[in-house]
Amino acid sequence: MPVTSSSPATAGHAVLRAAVADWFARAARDLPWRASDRSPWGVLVSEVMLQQTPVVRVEPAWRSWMERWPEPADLARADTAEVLRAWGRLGYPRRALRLQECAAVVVDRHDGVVPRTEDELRALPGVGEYTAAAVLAFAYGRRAVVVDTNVRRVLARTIDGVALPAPSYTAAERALATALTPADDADAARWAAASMELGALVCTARAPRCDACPVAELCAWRAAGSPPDEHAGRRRTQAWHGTDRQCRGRVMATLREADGPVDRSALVEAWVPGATSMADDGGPTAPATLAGTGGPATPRSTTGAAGGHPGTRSDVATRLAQLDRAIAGLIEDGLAEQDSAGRLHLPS
DNA sequence: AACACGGGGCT
DNA sequence: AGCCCAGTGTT
Repeated sequence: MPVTSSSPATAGHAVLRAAVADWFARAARDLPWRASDRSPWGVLVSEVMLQQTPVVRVEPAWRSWMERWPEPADLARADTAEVLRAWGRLGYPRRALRLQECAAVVVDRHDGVVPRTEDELRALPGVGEYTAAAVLAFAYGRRAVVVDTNVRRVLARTIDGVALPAPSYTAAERALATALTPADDADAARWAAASMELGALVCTARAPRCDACPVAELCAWRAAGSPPDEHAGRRRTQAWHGTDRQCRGRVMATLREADGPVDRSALVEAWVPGATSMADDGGPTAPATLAGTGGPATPRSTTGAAGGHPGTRSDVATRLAQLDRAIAGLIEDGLAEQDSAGRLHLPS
């Protein structure tokens, strides 16, 4: 049956939920934010860290983070530079900034207690539709429609019969997930964890383990002969090497590793190795922009890979322009600050 | 609806 | 070299 509305759950849906729940009771991973001694704040921290970062990389970071800052008040009063250093290479460092802001809001407006309503959760920095639902379900055991990339894939396959969901989350998917969510609080919370876990461990994107799947017999995608992804050509793979994003990450890494403010020359060396010596040579390869600290004249772009030929003036100039965009962007985002001498440092 | 946003590991 | 990951905020 196609998914076009918020149709009520069918008997097939009940069988699906029961089979997945039974599988989850045996196969669930023993993750620290699922332990009986977890706190609602610990759950919130885990969910923010897990936004686009895999479990295996989050787990050690979460453990040390929670040991260092166990309560919202601890994180709220921490030095932001130390927060960003502790975030390390989890990626998307703006999440670390928002998490600290979130801690401050929880302290100031909720007496240090993670709120229990969707509206209050959604009002917290860095908490969107998914994270609010996940905290309600996993921290408070309440009914919530928890839909992450794993759940989207599980529903796309088992019910819609397609290899992968559309590139962006649709209203039809939300309606289906809502119809599928059990009415009871505890059942709904269990279904949320179980459906996510199935997508993470069995119904994986690349090489699904259908032979180990508890719902293989009722999977619409399998029944249809496991057809290929219909959106295959539409998906964009984002470039990384030589992009503005890589440059931004490199600058952040340099700032994290430094004890204090960093000279522009150190950032240039980190992004354009050898450019400093080229400038010292005073030769024709020395770009005039090397000493510039002005803001970018061009919009920030993720697709602007460095062009030109290796070692040419245009290649160096391109990368120096990228560096300027990265620095300006980091300052704008509050991830870096400039001192009176123009040196860059993490915010305090 | 479409972008911008990190980084690592696996195929 | 491509693909994927417990998404959010902005335009």
